[in-house]
Amino acid sequence: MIDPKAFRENPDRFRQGAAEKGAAIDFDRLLELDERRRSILTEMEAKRAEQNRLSKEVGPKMGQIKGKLKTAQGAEKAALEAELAELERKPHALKAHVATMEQELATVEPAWRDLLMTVPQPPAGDVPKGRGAEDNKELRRWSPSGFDPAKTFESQRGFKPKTHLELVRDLKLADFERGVKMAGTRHYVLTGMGMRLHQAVIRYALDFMADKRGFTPMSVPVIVREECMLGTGFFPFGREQAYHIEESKRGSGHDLYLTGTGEVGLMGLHADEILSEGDLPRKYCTASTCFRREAGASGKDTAGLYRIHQFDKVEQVVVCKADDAESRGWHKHMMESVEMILQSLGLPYRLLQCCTGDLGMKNEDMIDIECWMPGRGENGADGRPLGEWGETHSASRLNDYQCRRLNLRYRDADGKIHFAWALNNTVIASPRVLIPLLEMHQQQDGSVAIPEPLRVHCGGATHVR
RNA sequence: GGACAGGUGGCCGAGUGGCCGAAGGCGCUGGUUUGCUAAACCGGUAUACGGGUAAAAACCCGUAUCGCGGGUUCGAAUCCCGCCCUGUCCGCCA
Repeated sequence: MIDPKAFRENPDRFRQGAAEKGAAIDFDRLLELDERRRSILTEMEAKRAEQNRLSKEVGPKMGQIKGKLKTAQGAEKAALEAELAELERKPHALKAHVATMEQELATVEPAWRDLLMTVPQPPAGDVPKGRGAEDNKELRRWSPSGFDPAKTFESQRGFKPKTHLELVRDLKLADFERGVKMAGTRHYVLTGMGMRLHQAVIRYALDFMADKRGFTPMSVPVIVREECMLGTGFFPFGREQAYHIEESKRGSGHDLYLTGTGEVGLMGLHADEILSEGDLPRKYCTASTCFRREAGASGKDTAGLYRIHQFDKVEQVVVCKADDAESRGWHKHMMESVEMILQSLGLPYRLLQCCTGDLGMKNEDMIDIECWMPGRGENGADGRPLGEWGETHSASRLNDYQCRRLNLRYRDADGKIHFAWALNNTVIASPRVLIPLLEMHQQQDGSVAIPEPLRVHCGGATHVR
């Protein structure tokens, strides 16, 4: 959520931000609702004040009269009743007036809030302008020595690479047929070494963050209330992406939602809290199962382990002070962790600065990390894929957008309260990362070499055969 | 799932219709006293929104908030209704 005061003072900043993100928001209506809401509030509060004052002034007297009325008779009773009616006249009128204002507010306030919730976080000033993914800018790339994605796999390794689909089939790492039998399209079963590799990358990444990067590992709920989804900014726009558990239809409890990322649980931790500045930054990581309906993606990446409904991910978040330089510093730090992990796994990758049109609602800055996947992309003359970059990570800076929605604040050294700033970044997502892992490390004999850091989690095996 | 008991500030806890944004205590914090520390004493100590108000700070005024929502009332932490949540015991259970 954006700051309503900042919006009031400088609506153009948000108009421009929304335009750059390609979001159509009715800002005129928002301004109008804001104005209307404030005038109702002002008037209503004035009436309430008078009501409170009157109540204090004449209230006790009315109480007395009512007491006397119980025993009064005849003329005395009539006089008391008249006096009471006179005393009640003003409060009654006020009450009716306040009730009217309350009714008006009850229609204006939710409309105002709903619309406000849809205004996107404006992109940071240095984010390149663009319409969509095609306008993202490559920042840099890395490859292990002896491999260059610009050249063919075959020219460097001496054989044509299999796709991950072929590798998991030949090495019996996944069983798509049975996954689909049990749960439908985009479901899978990891089998044998497939499961071990999957667990290995997750465990390696979580340990790395905890041991080498000072992030506190957490286990957080993946089944959460709607407030968590709204607070983290995945709702209202992402409703169709989340699995919905309609507990309310069973007569009790709230509805619940399956989270699409551990970010929801990690950021929800401190919702509605006021941390002290000394508690910041909070650096958390989690390994969690992620659930995505992938609505609107039908026909895209239908085969294999790329786009699936359920996967596991190690996610990192930082909650820090409201400071641009600090936010940028953590952004770099988090991406550095990812680069260290990818390099240790020998996976070529590149960093893409996302343009304004590709940022999404809640980010002011986002960098995607893509790994080279030799089995993806267009087919060459031999009918085999030429290889392609595939997104495996994404690193976002959210300014105060998320913490404002979550009501996550901190008290600074002067006792002033601020909304904290948040960042999040994939550490590793599997099985998607197994695609580059298997495809890059495949050997001519059909086996796959296991990168050294994963071997300890694979029973010491050096190869998948 | 069944039966009870509860939900009040950072924490504990009092409060059965107006004097209650809320006693008392703890914690935190400023000060006084004091070789140092401890103790004692005095003071301060919620948040949001709106307004004064103009760029900000400070301050002032108002309103709201005692789990959430609604109701009764001139007036609700307090009475009524619905919901949510927590605890305990029983049942079930990885």
